[in-house]
Amino acid sequence: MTVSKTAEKSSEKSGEATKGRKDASEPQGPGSAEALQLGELSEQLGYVLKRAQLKVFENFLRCMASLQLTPAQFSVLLLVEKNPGRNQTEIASTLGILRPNFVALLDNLESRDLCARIRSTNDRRSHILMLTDKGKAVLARAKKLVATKHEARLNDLLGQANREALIAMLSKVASEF
Amino acid sequence: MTVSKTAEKSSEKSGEATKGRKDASEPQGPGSAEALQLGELSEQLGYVLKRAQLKVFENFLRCMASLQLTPAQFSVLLLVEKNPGRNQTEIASTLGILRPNFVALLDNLESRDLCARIRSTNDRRSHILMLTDKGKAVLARAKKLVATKHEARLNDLLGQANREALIAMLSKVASEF
DNA sequence: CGATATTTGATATGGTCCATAACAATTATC
DNA sequence: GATAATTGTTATGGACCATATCAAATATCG
Repeated sequence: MTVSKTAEKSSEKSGEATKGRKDASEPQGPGSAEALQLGELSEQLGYVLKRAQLKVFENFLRCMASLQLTPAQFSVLLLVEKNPGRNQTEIASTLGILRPNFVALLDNLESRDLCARIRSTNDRRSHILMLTDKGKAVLARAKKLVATKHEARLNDLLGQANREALIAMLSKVASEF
Repeated sequence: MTVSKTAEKSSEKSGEATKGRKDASEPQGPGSAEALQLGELSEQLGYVLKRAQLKVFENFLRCMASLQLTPAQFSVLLLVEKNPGRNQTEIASTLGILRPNFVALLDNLESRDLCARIRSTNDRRSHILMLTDKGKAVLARAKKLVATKHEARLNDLLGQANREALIAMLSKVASEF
């Protein structure tokens, strides 16, 4: 039984019916707002990808509310920790962030004393990036929060094996699509 | 965040060494300006989700270049075709689009004669949405392009079974995460 | 009935993210 | 040493998202 695929083409305007008729021949929910049919949409890769991404980011922000870290900020801290001594261009481009847009992001992290810009002695044009002690501490706490409150949720939802399979497939899509 | 589609420029920086890097042992690409270590980033759900989504959207736009349809526009056409006679609020909210932002989107589709707003006789506040003949034709061509040039690419990359598993997991994440 | 509240489409507006151009300082190249 | 390229930065515009607000139409309720 397909919910309410009533109207075909011009089902609405033909009748002279003034009003008052609402075609009540469907098992409806409570308020009866008649849910729409998603149809092929629910099979569209881009559609489901985008919605999943929004949900995940939303959850990430909630998990990190106490640390006030966005996904982008978290990724910068992770990358700088793993690659200390790199300059802004290197970190930004690895994350797919354009250099101009990376400035404000770094300004934020630096103003919170999580990350430091250090003039390179080799090339005085560039700024070497490093985590401050506070930055390292915050990142450690962030990792713990992400692992226990965020990524763990995926296990609860999909199971360990499926979680890994999902990440692997997404990585493949991200790099080879 | 993180991620944009700008290609890496891989500034040739022929190794030499202004300073000792501890790059341990990683298979590097050719030019290799010392690729950074992604580390835990490549395991982060949000990170890989976002990158995959950008790649997929980018590919979608390329596939639809001849029809000039964005993912959002395509989803509107699909939903209106499947649910003719619904009003703007119903279509927009189903897609997670806020009513104010839906107006310009519809203005565009209507100006291209793909979709029509029709004043409802039952409720003269609302606009009933329907596809025009041209809209139906364009959508049919769009579906074909998406199937052959876009979704098919997933099969080539993951295989039929994995493709379906990926979509299913993403749907689950989108609705239950 | 009529006063009030609600809904619908629309406008205006602000925020965030993304992309390009341009600039000063520094370095590389020839 | 003149010119080109790179680095961080600013300025700016576009796309997308969110809120407040409005007029018209409808619903609700005394």
